Amino acid sequence: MLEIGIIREEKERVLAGLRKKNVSDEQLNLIDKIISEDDKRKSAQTKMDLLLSKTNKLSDEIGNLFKSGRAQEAQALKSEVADLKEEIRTHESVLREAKEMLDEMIIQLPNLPHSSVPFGSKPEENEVFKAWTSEMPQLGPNALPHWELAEKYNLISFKDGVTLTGSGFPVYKNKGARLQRALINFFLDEAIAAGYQEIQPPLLVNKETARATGQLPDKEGQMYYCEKDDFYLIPTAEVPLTNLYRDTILQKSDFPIKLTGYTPCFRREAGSYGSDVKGLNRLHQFDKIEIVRMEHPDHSYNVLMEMVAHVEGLLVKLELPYRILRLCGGDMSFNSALTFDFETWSAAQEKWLEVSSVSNFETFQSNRMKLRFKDEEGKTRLAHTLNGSALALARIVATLLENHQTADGIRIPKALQAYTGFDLIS
RNA sequence: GGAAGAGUGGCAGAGCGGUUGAAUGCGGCAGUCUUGAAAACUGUUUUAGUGAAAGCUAACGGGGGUUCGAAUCCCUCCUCUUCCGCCA
Repeated sequence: MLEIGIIREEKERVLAGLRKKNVSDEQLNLIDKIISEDDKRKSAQTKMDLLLSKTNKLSDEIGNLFKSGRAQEAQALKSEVADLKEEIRTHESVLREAKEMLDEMIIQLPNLPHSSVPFGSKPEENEVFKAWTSEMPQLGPNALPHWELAEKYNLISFKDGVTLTGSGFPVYKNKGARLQRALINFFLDEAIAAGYQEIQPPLLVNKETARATGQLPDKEGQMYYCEKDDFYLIPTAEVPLTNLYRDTILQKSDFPIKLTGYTPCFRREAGSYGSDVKGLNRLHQFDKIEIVRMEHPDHSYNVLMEMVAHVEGLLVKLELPYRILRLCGGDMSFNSALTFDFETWSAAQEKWLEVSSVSNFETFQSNRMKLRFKDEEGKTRLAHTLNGSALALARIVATLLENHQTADGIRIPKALQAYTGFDLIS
């Protein structure tokens, strides 16, 4: 969430940023409401502190009076304290209400976009940061979409998934399963080679964790929820990995913090039925390797580009046609200040599929999470958090199958062969 | 799931109704001494709100209560340890 200090002190910049993100007028109007609510909070706090201070002093006196045996005087003071407490209670409730209101309002505001974010409201207005300039793979006349390839080579059963669970839960089999496992290991090894620390987190998290990375309250309906235990199934490893540093104060020497983890990701995808759900395009459960960074604000944008380069390297090694987009204000996620999306070409569907999203959240998550560090002058400041998929499996599998299909079968890219143990699916 | 015990600062560990935001030790930081280092000694060392600052306020697992006053008493929830049960 946005920092209240910035909302107060740089109101115009905040408004400009929010406009770039195409927020509603209603949300823009929140800014003034927030500032006046915060004034209310401050004045209630000040008044209450003053009264508490008085009460504390009186209590000391009462103690002393009792000790010196002057019980009558003590009794008189007691009634005075009783009055004060009455007053304190009213300020207390004002304060609590103001805090709740503030929280509720601030949480509705998305992050401010970085200055390099293009204006725009639709996906078409995203900037092609790096286009694919090489040849597109030329598929033969009998080229198939990945769901047919999956069936033809007995790699994935969508039907069995429906039997076991429902749509969007595919069952991987044989070389399909082996390919999944190979990709997971490949991506993890690449991340480790790049200096990331491997983490195996829980797949279920509590409310507090889901809130800290911003999944709650705004994405509540997108997560699977275990009511009996009040746990959420993670929609991405970002949630547990980032939360590892919730409520901590880092030393400057702790940077850089580089985490990676493989997890299945669970998404209800409520409201997205109908389009783009064929095959592996959109699933309720898919595998993903995530990279997460906690960084000094001075370096976070360099780190973002470093992460972009890492993800790009993976796609190159998988020999897949890809492009990189810089998302426009309206297409960016709620939390992000700058996002690069990676898309690979689905040769048979003839469209680009998003396989990675790499973002800098600046202090948006760390503010909610209270992730701070001690700067050069010993001052406590919020750290920057970043994350990216490196990489999301299902769509990678889809484009891998489609792009590398030949008359003889599906060719496995060289970099992956050591992991699969075979070089052709036939 | 049942029983008992425990949760205090970076760590260890006192305090169990009043000047204790918290003894003491370790660690960290700064300094004295030293050619340098170690040792020793001195000082310093939580976070948050508010304020220009001094200061004031809050926090001893979370929440609530008793009291003029709570780290200390009561209730409740959570977590950990040990024992029992169940189980990959």
